[in-house]
Amino acid sequence: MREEDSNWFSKWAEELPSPEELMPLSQSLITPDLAIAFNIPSPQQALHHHHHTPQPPPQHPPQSTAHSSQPNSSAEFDSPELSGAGGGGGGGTGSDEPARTLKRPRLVWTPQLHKRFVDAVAHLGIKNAVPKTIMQLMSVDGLTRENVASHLQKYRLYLKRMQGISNGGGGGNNSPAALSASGMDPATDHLFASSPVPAHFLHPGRPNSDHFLPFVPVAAMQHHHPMAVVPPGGHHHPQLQQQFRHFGNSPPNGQFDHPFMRQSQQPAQRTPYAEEVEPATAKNGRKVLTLFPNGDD
DNA sequence: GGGTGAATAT
DNA sequence: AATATTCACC
Repeated sequence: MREEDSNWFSKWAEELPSPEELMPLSQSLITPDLAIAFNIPSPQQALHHHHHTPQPPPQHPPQSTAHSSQPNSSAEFDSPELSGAGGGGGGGTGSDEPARTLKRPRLVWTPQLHKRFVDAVAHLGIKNAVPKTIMQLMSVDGLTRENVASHLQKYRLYLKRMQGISNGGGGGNNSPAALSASGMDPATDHLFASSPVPAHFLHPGRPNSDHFLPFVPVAAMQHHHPMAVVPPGGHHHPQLQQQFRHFGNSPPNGQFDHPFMRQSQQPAQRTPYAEEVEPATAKNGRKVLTLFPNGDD
């Protein structure tokens, strides 16, 4: 149990919609193969222009249940291509193979997920941080290489923007909070700002010593579907994220055999940064996270 | 041929 | 704006 966890968790709890408001997610995020395997009816039955797809209450999707313990690399999903397909034409498709044409729901990069991402990148080093590797290191169930690649692209952009700024102003200060505080774009990407950027990210060319960090005891994620579904009809809907609500499950599968995971497994003393947040209030009254790098020991 | 990265699309 | 998908290239 990391204290940081409880921290953001508290904050998250506030934002989270009440269970009743939650999007009745269901097979939408069930992978095609899984859908077939479990004989789950097609999600896209009546695609009428009228709100509300009668879905059963939010029950955890198969992914998070208890069986498939394998990391992403598995055939949990593939849906390589999907042309037009189901989409609107969902007329006759009803029982055979809608699965093949199912679209994975958009991945929602939650702060937690992003954190893992950053950690992975940090431990890999910028040079080795490529989508596939990152994905493996994160070992988040359901995460695809494409997901990571897309996110990585944006993250690099973010880093660049930061380099440019930290270069001429602050004087070494590169914490998101500080940047926004120093007058930088308030547009400090909300998500990215939620995770501290390791120093060496901004100073390419110098070896980083993060490699030996044990990384986080994966158990925290993995079996929570990392994504939230966006309603097929996409109409009026409150935010839908019903991911990590319940913790406390550790898949017995020892998928710690990454080439990067040093056998020098130090005690799970992972906490490179302190996520100690101070409920600060920016000038405009907006709440800003003042998380700052714990630097390091 | 798989992966990556940048562009482009939704 | 955030993610996804495409695509040229290695």
